[in-house]
Amino acid sequence: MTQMQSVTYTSAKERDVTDLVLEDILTGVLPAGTWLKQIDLEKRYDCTRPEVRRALDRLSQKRLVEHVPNRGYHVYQPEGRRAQEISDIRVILETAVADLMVENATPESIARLRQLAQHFDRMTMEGTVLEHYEANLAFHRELLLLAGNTELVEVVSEIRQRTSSAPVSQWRTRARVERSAREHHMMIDALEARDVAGLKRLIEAHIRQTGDAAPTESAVRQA
Amino acid sequence: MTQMQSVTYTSAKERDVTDLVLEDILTGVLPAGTWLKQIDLEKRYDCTRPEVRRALDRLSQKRLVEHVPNRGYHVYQPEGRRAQEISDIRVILETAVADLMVENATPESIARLRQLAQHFDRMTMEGTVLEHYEANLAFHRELLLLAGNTELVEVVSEIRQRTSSAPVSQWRTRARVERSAREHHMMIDALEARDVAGLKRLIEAHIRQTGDAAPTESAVRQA
DNA sequence: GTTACCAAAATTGGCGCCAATTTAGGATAC
DNA sequence: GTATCCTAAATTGGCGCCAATTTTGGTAAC
Repeated sequence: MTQMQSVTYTSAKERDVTDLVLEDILTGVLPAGTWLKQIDLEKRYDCTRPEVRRALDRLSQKRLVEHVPNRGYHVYQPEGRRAQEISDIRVILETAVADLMVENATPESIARLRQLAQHFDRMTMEGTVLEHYEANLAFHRELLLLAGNTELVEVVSEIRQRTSSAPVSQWRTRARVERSAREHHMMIDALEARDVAGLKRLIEAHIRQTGDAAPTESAVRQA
Repeated sequence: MTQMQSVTYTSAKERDVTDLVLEDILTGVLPAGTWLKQIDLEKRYDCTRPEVRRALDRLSQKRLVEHVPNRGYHVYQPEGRRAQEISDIRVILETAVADLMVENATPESIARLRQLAQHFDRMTMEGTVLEHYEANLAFHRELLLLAGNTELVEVVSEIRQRTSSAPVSQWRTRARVERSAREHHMMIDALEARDVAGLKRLIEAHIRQTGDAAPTESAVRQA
């Protein structure tokens, strides 16, 4: 039982086509509205027709692309209303467990979060769009994981993907990205200070991307 | 608005195989742990191999069945921990919008809810397991819809399915079903009385299936 | 010049076959 | 009598072909 077979990525292909397409949608390589022709994808990702169709079917189940019978699949255009509703759901879920996150936070987990926040900062400059996006995901996953509900982490990850092209369009300005980075550190500060109310406010402002994340006293004390 | 066109099932086949399998899992025809052999499903639902495989792939994406490479698919066994976590998420989401539901409730929507609650009561006696299950779903959909967030309705529907075999096992006793029915009416009462706190308590007790749904004064007043 | 119709090219989508892997049963050796 | 190995049956899963539908471009008629 040498246990070596699970991580033998041949060269680059190994990964599922679904993830490849998903990444290209999330990073904006395939913008909203694009028609995803099966032949093009076949050549682009060097895979077979059934693989392409499985990927498209999965993505349409996730509501990332829309399927029009006998016409094909195109990248979903998230309208304003739906995006708003998804934000509302995220705010409800992530603020609801703020007290649990504070409760379960340990010095080790806080250190891990600081590391992830710093990794996000680094990727702002040095990383690709995808690496940056994934660094953000990793931070929020770790933060949510503190609530102790692994299923919740999955649900939030799923609904977060539904805003799809949002990351690219929302992060186009450097100012916006830098504020996101600062907010990450402020959230950790609030967590360390056990300031539940402040943490909730920060999470809501971070998701809504509104500026009014007035830091509480305890959060300021940390800085 | 004759509203008749949506129910034109040609004979029985018309609908997607995925839904057929889903129903059989939810109603307990295919119990947790069952291995879903492709040939069997092919014959059972009178469809082709690719259709079966697409259905199985979709259901495994929804985490209703588990896929073991080169072994096949089997109905997922929802362990206690996961079921608990899913309940927690539902409680968070559905109680969080209780105030919105009260705010948006109109005499018409309340009347519609009463009708759906009564339909559930009727299906307890006269309906099949599936009809009963769907009557429950319809009631909760209509109730959640009051919050004005259609995306939320979808998300809750999705995560509700993840408890899969739960409906059958939880509703095996008549006492349990009857209490569910009563709780439906109590929720409408609380809604009509604009008793947000009472509604939240009822929703939580209903989801958790705990007995302590002590009715508030305003809810009692209605009865 | 514009519109309508027809035909050809392209694209989607259904279906079945065959290779690879696994499982079960039987036979043989200990 | 039991355990192990080998063979055969069954099941999964990858792949390609062909029919059905749509789109586009051209032509002809008004």
